[in-house]
Amino acid sequence: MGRGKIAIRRIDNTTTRQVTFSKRRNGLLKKARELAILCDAEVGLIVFSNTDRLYDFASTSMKSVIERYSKIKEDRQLVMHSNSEIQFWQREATCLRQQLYNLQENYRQLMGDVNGLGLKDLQTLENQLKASLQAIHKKKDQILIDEGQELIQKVRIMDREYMNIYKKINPYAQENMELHRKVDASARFNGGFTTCGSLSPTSTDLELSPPQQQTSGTQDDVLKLGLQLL
Amino acid sequence: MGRGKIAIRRIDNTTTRQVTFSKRRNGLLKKARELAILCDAEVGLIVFSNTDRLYDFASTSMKSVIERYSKIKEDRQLVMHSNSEIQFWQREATCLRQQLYNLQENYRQLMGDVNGLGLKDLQTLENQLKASLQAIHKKKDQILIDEGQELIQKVRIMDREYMNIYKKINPYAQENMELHRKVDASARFNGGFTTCGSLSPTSTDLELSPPQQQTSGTQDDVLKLGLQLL
DNA sequence: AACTATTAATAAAC
DNA sequence: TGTTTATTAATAGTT
Repeated sequence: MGRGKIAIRRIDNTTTRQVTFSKRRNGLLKKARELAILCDAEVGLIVFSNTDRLYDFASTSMKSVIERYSKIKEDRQLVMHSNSEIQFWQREATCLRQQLYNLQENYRQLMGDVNGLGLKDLQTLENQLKASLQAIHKKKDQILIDEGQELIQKVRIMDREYMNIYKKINPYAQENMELHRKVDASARFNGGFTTCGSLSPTSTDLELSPPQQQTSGTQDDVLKLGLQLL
Repeated sequence: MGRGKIAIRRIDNTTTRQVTFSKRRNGLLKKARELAILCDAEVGLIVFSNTDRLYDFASTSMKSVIERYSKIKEDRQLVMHSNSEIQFWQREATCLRQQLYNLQENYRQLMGDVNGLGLKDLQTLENQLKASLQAIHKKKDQILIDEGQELIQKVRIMDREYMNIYKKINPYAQENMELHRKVDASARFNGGFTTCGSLSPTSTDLELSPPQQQTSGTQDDVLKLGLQLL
């Protein structure tokens, strides 16, 4: 479409090339616009000249076109994000960094780095630390008490088992007890001169000493036990 | 360029519009390619049809075209960022959030929230807190000592000023001293029976008592002073 | 999708 | 760059 046909290859003559660029560029932009209007299409056209100059057309907005394009291509390679999105993350990072810094400041003070603090701050800090120590002591006591209670439970269970074993391997003890009871009953029937406790089986006539009923200890005892475990 | 001229406005007939879209779209893509080749230009063309179908052409790569475009436009409004860039910031935020969480955990423990801690952890924490308290006490003492020293300095300065004032408003004291010296000298010359200290001016004959040389107090005194100031 | 009359684009020259 | 003009290319409407 000109005075002569030209081959589609790079035009060597610089002037000719620039003239052609100018003409065809305008034609391309015009046709892009026409296509968008005639056919209700979204069109984006970007052209960089030889000399780095930018010419562009977008039927809606280039941002919109590029984002729509990116969305379709995102599964592959090119994902573009808007300015606002990256700004959001940058702000998020800055905010977090600030929080971290502030917390580190307080943390260092609690860890004993008290440089630059005045008397009032030191006093506040001291009160806080003392309160924390109290909380720790309370918690420690609680743990020791709980552990003690658990131990007591275990001892009770073992005690019961011990009693069972004792009964199984010491039928004589049972018999002994029965006999004692009978003797006691007849004695009471015949006059009843006995002393309290004399009828219970003693450990002297048994290989296994009979288990004694365990009672829960005081908290002090439990604490002593726990501290030994520590 | 057809059997008749058409106005550049949306084509109402759907079929006609789609046919025209197909023809003109091909023409546009062809012309975009030709421009890129003939004039050595970087061209990117994106077209979305009415029916959301994508057609595109890029002389180099669409990524390259868009990035070049974004770079030029970044001072204005549209800045596009690559996937990797936003990922970097997201990772940064995640990392900071994690650090913050960990620090908060430790911080809460130092502040006395000891739930879920075992005896060993509690003991470690207690030792730490005690160390911090020691650091606080040391720092407090240091501040009080420093403040005390400063006070002593001030007192010394005031003392000197006081002495100056004393000298100015009590020329009699000077004269008195001179006279005493002369008397002393003649007495010594005449036999020399004097007692030490009897020649110094006494406060009884002066409205202002003569200032005494201040000496720095002990640290205990300083501490007491500081504690009162607290 | 192919045809073709017609318009539009543009190469070369100014 | 802008105009002009001869010529080619694109395409609207038709088949």
